[in-house]
Amino acid sequence: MVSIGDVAKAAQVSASTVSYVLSGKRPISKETADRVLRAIRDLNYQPNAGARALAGGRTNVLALVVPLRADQNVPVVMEFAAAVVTRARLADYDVLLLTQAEGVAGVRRVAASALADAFIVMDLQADDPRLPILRALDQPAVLIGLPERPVGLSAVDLHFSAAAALAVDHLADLGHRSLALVGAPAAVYERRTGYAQRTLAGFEKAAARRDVAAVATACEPSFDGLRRAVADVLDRQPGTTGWLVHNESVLPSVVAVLQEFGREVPADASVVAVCPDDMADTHAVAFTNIGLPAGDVGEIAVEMVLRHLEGATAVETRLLSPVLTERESTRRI
Amino acid sequence: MVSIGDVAKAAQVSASTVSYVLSGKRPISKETADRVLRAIRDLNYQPNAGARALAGGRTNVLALVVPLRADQNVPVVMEFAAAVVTRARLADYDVLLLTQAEGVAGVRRVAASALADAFIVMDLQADDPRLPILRALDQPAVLIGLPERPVGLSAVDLHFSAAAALAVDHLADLGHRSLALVGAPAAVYERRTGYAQRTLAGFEKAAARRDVAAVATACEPSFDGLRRAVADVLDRQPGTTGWLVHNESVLPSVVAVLQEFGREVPADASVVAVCPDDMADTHAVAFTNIGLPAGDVGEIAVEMVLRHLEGATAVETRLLSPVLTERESTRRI
DNA sequence: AAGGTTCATCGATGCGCTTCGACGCAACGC
DNA sequence: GCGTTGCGTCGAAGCGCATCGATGAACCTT
Repeated sequence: MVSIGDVAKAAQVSASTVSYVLSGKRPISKETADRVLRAIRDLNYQPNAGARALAGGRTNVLALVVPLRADQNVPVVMEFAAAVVTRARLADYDVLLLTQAEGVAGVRRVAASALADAFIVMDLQADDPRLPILRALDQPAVLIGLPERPVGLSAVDLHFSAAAALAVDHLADLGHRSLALVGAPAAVYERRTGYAQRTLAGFEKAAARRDVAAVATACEPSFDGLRRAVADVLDRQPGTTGWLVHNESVLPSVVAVLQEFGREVPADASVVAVCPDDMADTHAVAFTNIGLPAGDVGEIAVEMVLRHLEGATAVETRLLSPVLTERESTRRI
Repeated sequence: MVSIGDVAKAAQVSASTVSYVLSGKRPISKETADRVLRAIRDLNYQPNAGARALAGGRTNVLALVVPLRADQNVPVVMEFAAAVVTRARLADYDVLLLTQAEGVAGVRRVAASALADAFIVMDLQADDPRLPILRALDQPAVLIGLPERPVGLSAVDLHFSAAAALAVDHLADLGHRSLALVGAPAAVYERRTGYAQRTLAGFEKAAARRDVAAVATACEPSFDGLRRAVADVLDRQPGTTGWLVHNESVLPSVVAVLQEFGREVPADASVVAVCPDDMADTHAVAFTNIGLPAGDVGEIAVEMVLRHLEGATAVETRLLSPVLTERESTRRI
C-alpha cells in the first residue's frame, strides 16, 4: 500500500504539498506539481478512500436505492442504474447499490455511517416511509420518479401525464374514439406509485378533453395477465381501437394477444407504447412509442445531486417532455 | 454526527470498551455491555465507515463488476446483482457497483484506494485483460461465469455444457433427429464469452454422442435477428425440429417467428429454452426450460468471497447442475 | 501474607489523509 | 534601508476508530 507519505518522499516535498497538488486548494508551483505528479504515476498512488473520507468529510460515493421487485420492469431499472453509474464516474463518484428491501433502515444506516455523500432513490410511492427520513438527512437526496408530495426534495422523471395526453392526442387525431390504457400490475397501483398514477390521470383527463371514450386496466406481467387485461377492456368497452400500453413486460405479447381477440395491429387496433425507444422497434410490429428516457433521467439525477453537493439548496423538480415516435403500430382509422 | 466517544461518555466507559463491545474481540462484562448497547441505541450510533476502514483495514464493501452492454441480457444481470446485494447484506457487507465500461482501470482504482474488500466480476471473456490484475490483487476476487482459464481465482456458474447436453438428450429422447442451437449475439461469441462457448461445445458434443444432426447459429436480440437466425438454421438444415434457445431477449418472439416459417410449437417444433425459470412460463406457450439460477449463483459468489475474506486460500470452481423443467413447448415427435 | 492468575477495562498510538496556521523568501514601495 | 505583501511550502493537529500493552481488582495458591 503506497501512501501519501511515500509520494511525498519520492517527490521530496511534504505530504501536505502532495495533498494540495491533488486537490488544487492552494497554489503549488508548476515544477513542484510536476515532480509530485510524476511520483504519483511512478508509484501508482491512489489515495486511501477511508482516510480521505475521514479527514475530508466526503466519501465520493453516491448511494443508489433501486427497486428489485418482481413486478418492476427490470431492464428499465438497469438502464437507470447504468446511467447513474456512468454519469457519477465522470464526476469521480462511485455508486453504492442499495435495495428497496433494506428500506428505511438501509437509508438510515448508510447515512449515519457516512458511507455515502448523497442518495438517489427510485420508485417512490405515495407516503413512502423513506420520504421524511430523506428530508431529515444531512446528505442531499434526489428522487427518480415523482411521489405525490416531494416537498423539500429534488426529483426528476418523465412527465407521465403529458405522455399519456400525447398518446391520447395522437390516437384521437388518427380518428380513434375508444381508447384503453393497459397499465402497470395492480400492486403498483395499490402502492400508489407515482408514474402509474400520473399516467392514469393524464390519460383520463386527455380523453375527457378530446371527448373520446376511455377505460383503464391494470395488467400483470405475463402473457396470461395481458390476455385478462385485454379481455377486461373489450368486455367493458367492446369498440376499443386505440391502445396505450404502459407496461414493458407485456409489450412482446401485445400483437399476439390482440390477434387472439381478432384484432390485427395496426389494421384493427392502434397501439402506443410507453417504453424505452430501443425496446420499441425490436418486435414483430415496431411500436409507435413514447420514449422512456431512462438514461437521461439517470444522468439528470446525478447532476442534481452534484449541484446539491456543491452547495445548491434550492430543490427542483424536472419533468421531461415526452416524445412520441411514430412507427408501425398506429394507423388512421 | 454521534461518535464512539459520545457513546462512551453516555455509557461511562472508555471508547475502547465501546469498540470491544461492538467487535466482541475482548470479553466485556454483561452489565457494561448492556449499558453500552443502550447508549448506542439511545444515541442511534453508527460507526463511521471511513474511520472504521482506516483503522481496521476493512471496508465491509464488496465491489460488483457488472456488464451493462446492450447485447447482454439485462434482467438476468439484474437478478445476479439483486442476489449479490441481498446476500452481502446478510453478512453486513455493502455493494459498490462498477461497470464493465471502467474496465481494468476501474478495478485497479477501487483496489488501490481500498474502497472494497473484495471483487465479484461477471461476464469474463477469454483472455479478459482483468484476469491477471484480479489475480495480482491483495483483495480476493470471485468470478461469475467461467473464463477459459480461471487459474488462481474462484468461480461459479451454471454448468452450461451439461445444460446443453441435457437439452439435447431431452430432445433426442423425444425422437428429434435434427437440432438447432439459437445462441447469443455474434458479438458475444467474438468476445469468446465463457457461457456461450461452453453451451455451444456441450451442444455439439452431445449431438455427436446421440448421433443427431445439429447446427448452431448466433442470434441478435431482436425480432428480426431471430427471424434471420431461424432462416439461417432452416436453410442449412431444413428438417430441424428440435430447438435450443439460449438467448433470453428473443424468447418472447420464438413462437411467432417459428409460426412465420410454418412451424407450430410444439406440434412441428419443440423448443427448450435456457433462461430463468420465472421467464419460462409467462409466454403464450410455456417453455420447457433449463433454469438459469441467477439468484443461487449470486449467493454462492458472495459466500465464496466471504470464505476468502475469512482467510480461505483454496480456490474453488463451482458449476451448478442444470435442471430441466418440462412445460408445453416440447413434445414427442 | 506474598505472589500468581484471570478478567474487565482504560489510555495511548496510529491508520492516511485534509486543513489550518505559520514561515521563508522574493519582489515591491517609500 | 526597512517594512510590506503575496506566493509556495511545511509541520502539526485532528478526523473516528481498532488495537495493543498496561493497570487494577478480584480471586487463588502455597
